[in-house]
Amino acid sequence: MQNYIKDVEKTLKNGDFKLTHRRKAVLGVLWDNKDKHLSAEEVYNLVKEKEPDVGLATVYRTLELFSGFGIVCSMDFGDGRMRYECIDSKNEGHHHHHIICLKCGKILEMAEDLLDDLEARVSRELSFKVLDHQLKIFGHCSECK
Amino acid sequence: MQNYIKDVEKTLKNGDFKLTHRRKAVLGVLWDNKDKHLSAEEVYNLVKEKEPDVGLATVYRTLELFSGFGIVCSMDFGDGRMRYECIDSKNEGHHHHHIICLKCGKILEMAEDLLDDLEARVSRELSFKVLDHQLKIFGHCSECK
DNA sequence: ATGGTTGCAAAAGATTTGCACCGGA
DNA sequence: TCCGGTGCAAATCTTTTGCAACCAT
Repeated sequence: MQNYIKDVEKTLKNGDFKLTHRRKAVLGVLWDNKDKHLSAEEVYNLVKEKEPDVGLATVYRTLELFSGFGIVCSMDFGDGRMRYECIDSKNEGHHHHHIICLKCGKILEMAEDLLDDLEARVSRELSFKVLDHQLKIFGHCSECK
Repeated sequence: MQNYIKDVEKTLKNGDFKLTHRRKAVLGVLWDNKDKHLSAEEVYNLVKEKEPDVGLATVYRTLELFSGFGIVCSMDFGDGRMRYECIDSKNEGHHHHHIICLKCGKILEMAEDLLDDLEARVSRELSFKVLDHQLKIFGHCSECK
């Protein structure tokens, strides 16, 4: 965690941005909830526990800033709000395959990268430079089906 | 096209809904733009060319109605608005794999279903009932890279 | 006349922006 | 002092909803 913060600080400094208290608080919340997929408002509420007078706009601006530096990634599960998760060295570059239960809304993950063949085909046949991908699988989880 | 309209009419009638002029106009626009991925507002503007006094709310309500009956499918490319495409017998049940150029916004399609193995694994290992999936591949197209 | 359908306007909800103020180098 | 960072409120943008009018059966 401490090293991670240092890394983020360095990354931001390269772009002439600072890791302020507010931003550090946002980062801390994301770090503590790496396994979740927090919405901006959820991040906001958690940050407010430590910094009661933070503004929602700051959270949005911070998330956008972090996004631009690849510190967090944002994802969309189709429920009308974005979700955010921080990226550390362990999951960097990994694509998440989200498995979404349509009944209870639970989200499972399959982090393995099984789409290499498909990506290779797209590259080759369409001469398309693949940068990223997202896979979502919808259905009913073991408890709901 | 005529047969298609009849089919849709029948489908709706089963649910005690009518295929009104307005709804037929929406369907016509979607049919004429099967290859595109129109947003609600784009559909609205196209419908207005034929039916100038249609309301945007009607377009939304129609798209939602059609969605519920599997007449259209909606998709989200992460640009803050939904896209709609009608489903006919030719592409019914097929999952679209969208390949999105991050520079020019062009959207290519790969309709083949290459994720069966992956779905089977999800089913087996997580005992998850797979109903649908979405795959999006981001990158740069042949013209932009 | 009955009940689904519609247009309009207002509401809702997530996110962004304008702006004045603040606070650390 | 200076300039990025911040909170607040207002604006934005897509989508939804309330409601009275409408239209076909």
